[in-house]
Amino acid sequence: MSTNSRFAVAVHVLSLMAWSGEEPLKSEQVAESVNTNAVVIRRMLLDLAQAGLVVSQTGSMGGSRLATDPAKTTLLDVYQALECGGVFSLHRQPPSRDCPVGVNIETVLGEVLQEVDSAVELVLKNITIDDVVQRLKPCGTLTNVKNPRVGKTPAKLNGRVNGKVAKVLRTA
Amino acid sequence: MSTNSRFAVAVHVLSLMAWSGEEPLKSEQVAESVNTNAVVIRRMLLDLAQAGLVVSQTGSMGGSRLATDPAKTTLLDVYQALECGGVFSLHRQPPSRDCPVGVNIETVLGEVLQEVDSAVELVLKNITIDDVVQRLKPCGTLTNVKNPRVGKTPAKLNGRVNGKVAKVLRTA
DNA sequence: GAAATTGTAACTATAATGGTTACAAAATTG
DNA sequence: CAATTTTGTAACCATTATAGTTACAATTTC
Repeated sequence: MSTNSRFAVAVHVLSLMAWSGEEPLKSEQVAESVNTNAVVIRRMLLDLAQAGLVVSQTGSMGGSRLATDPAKTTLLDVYQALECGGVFSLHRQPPSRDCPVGVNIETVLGEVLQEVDSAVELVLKNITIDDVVQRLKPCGTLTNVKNPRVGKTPAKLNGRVNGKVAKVLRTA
Repeated sequence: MSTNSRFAVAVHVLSLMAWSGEEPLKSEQVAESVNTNAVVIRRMLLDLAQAGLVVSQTGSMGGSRLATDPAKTTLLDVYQALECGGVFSLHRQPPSRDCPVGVNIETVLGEVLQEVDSAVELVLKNITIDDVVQRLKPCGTLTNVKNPRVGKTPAKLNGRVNGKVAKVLRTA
């Protein structure tokens, strides 16, 4: 259906961060794993930060890491962070009001689409980022592979990150 | 999420035909109810015809009507006729194989997306076109409204339509 | 102050869908 | 058979969402 790989990329990004734990990842490193441009990653991180799922820090030795426990962060949280607004859409242009079908089809379809969305959300609600990471490990040559970071080892975030929650979390 | 109103339009079209019963509707009439161009409708009717949901007939007095019992045609049939290929997509470009997350994320995500798709299909499977039409009727000023057709009364299909199933159904 | 990194704007590229015009093929009508 | 109507279909442009790219100011570390 959709060209939409945003959900897949978001889960990928959060899985990377769950994997690397407290160590912040640079957008460039993440982009390399996802195989895209760093700005695309940063844009997505803004959505995830706005939803309170990640925290970022500017400056050298900066980067982003999870803001929540990956075992308590569900794929529904991720889905909602992206504000996709539902699986299907209604008509672009409103149907004819001179037709008994056209005048009411949007109401009925709205109810159906709501049912579909609820079903999707129920599935996503029961899968956590940690589940994804766990399911990642048994696949292939993974048990004896080193840390996923591509470049050098970044320093740990200093205490100020947590001290500046209002600024860094951009929870607005 | 998607700009995709194709599903909504397809349900609309089939509901119109269920409403008008055996009488074939012209693409122009349908387009007027949906508030779009007749060619858009014809393109969609090709998909629906290919899935065996409608039959069409060229020529003056031609048009399209349902090929199946609306009480046995589910929204899953409609969804599958459109070949949307799933609610979400995986990555456009394959992720890095040098990263332990990247190398396996598509496998795990594929399983998740399959779960989501199954949930969507389960919902759609339990709603028929006839259900939609029934839920249409109690809405607003509908009980005392005439036939939804916009133009003049078309003649009934003659026997040849059913006789030429192979040609008209385009079941290829 | 120099270097690194995010945040962000501005632009182009890609892909799915929708809209429009045009016309050949098929069916009906007289 | 000839005129008319309607579908089937191609060709093209428009619209929208997303992805990709370049550039640079603001922030942070050293």
